Amino acid sequence: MSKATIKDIAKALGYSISTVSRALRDSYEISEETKQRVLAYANEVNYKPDPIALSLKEKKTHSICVIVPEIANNFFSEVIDGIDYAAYNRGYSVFFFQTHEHFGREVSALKHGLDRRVDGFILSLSGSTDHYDHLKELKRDKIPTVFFDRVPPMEDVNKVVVDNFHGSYEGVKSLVLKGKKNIALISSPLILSVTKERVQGYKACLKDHGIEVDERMIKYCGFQPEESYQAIKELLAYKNVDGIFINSDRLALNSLDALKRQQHLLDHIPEIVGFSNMKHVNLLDPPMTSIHQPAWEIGIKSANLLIDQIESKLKDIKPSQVLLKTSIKEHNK
Amino acid sequence: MSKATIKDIAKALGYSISTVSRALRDSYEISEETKQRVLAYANEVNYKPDPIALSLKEKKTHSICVIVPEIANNFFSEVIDGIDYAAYNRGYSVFFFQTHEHFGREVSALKHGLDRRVDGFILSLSGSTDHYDHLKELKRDKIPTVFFDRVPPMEDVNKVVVDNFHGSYEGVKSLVLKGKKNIALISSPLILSVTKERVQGYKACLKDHGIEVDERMIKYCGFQPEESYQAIKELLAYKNVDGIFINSDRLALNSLDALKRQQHLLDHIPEIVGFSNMKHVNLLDPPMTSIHQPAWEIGIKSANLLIDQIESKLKDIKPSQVLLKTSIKEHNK
DNA sequence: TTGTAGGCGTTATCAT
DNA sequence: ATGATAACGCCTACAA
Repeated sequence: MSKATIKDIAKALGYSISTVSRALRDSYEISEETKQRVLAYANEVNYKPDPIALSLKEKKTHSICVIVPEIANNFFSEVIDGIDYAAYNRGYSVFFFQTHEHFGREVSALKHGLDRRVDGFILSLSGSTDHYDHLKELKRDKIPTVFFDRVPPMEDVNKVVVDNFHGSYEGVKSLVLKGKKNIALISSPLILSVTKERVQGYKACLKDHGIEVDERMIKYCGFQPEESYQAIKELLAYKNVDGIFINSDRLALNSLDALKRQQHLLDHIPEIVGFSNMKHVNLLDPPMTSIHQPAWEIGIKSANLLIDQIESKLKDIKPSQVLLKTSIKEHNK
Repeated sequence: MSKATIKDIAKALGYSISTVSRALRDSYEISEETKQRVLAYANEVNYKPDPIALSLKEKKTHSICVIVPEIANNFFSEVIDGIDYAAYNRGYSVFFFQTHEHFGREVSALKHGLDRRVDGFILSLSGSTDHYDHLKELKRDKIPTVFFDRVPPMEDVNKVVVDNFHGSYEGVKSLVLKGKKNIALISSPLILSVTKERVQGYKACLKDHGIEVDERMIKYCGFQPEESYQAIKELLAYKNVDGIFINSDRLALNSLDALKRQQHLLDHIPEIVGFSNMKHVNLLDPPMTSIHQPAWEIGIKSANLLIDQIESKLKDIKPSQVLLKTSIKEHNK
């Protein structure tokens, strides 16, 4: 299966290696007859150029490397689905690595990709990435890279993100419009790029609607379930919370779960809005209105942007910033 | 960054290429002193052997190819997480492809992997794979392969699966023990290997508890949401269903959703048990007891099994069948 | 102990 | 129109 080489064909047909190579690439210097014979035979033995040999020569592997915090997550797996789709269509294969939110793994994933000589990277930063030397190196060495979702605070890099401010604003607004006054925020750690914008969206919306921002109603927490539990606990003890906004996909179900485990303490459950890319949010109890991100499109855009860069002759094509919109899905209870 | 070659080192140090190569591999023929110098310098310029060049020589790419129906799915993404973990630990990178349940894409993914010269495959069959010539070719050509979950009806191939019969049996049993008499089954298509065993588990459990199996209470349906809707609709029209067993991860939420949309027709909602790898099943409404598969372990086992094969000198190591257990998680409502 | 040369599969340059 | 050869980066007989 697909083991024939140019040399084999040459020998079988009595041509030289170079003639066969040229015939295969449909070179103008080769006679029609020869081309026919070579092509026919190549087809017969199911010849496929060896990508390894090609890579060695061209210094291109036609593969890209995707680095994400976690693959077992609706948002990221949908993004990867999109990347896969676009990359496949353009003849690229995709390697991927997970950081599991560890900075160290992010660096080593990058190293691995580099060692593998991938043509470029698509990445979303880990939850513990607080300095960016490794990324600056990428930039310095002009290695095509696209960031999505959690992007670094760097200028002149390719980014594909959603309008986090607006998404949060809309989410909080839906709570306000339902008459909620004591709206808490469960937030992802401030270290993530998306966090700041989302927190601002929350604050701006409250202010615009004449509700004072109370910093004690804002809980930053990590992705361990206990952290959400603790945050909810503190909130409930602090005030008569009637609305909760959860600004992270990774935190939504954890928080919902935490709330459910403590709901016996409450006379009524607060209204909840959260970022989520779960397919069937409507099946949740307590019910949650969701802010949905166009994950698949993010993947598509990222991959296309990256491959454009890779294939661009101009070495210094200027970086693009792509901004997509979130959408809101009200629960129907 | 990692661009130095052996040749560069040789030139810089005034050695020949082969001396450097040997020094790097710590060959016994090289003097300590030379080794030191070479190693030190290699380190300094951050030398890394080019995997492409290595591959060309060794005919090994140290990469494996994972082919799954869908990545944006809890079960599969968890499996991939496991594969990634194990592969990474053993120095392999992983490519992956999705079939989206299309036979054609399965074949082309395989071709792509082969073209890429991956060292082996891990795959779970698409929902439309009904003949196996492409897999037999793999076997004939002795290309290391491990199947998981949806495996082909072939002897002497590596498989990693769960005890589907037992999982179903336990699931149905939990319904029976709750006093349910009219227990329907929403099943994945019969074409999948897992389906038969799971249907048998359902039937066996009913029989063992003196409940007659009614074929009209069994609905086979595909993964489009409408199909679940239709199935539920027919079931409700047919009989006073008081229990539903859903034998597929991919069908569980769809069916739950379908039920929810039709529950206004019912005086009480049937008790539900379903295969699911969702992290927070307890948040679902209607509530669902879940049969959980050890997805991460499946990934780990599959990857290790595959890499064992790849690295085995014996060309004809005999295939293994790994059987893992499911677990049941009762909802607490 | 170190160097030379050939080969892995391909393309490209330079003959013929 | 076709062939011989070098080169990509590495390893490894075989020489020295």
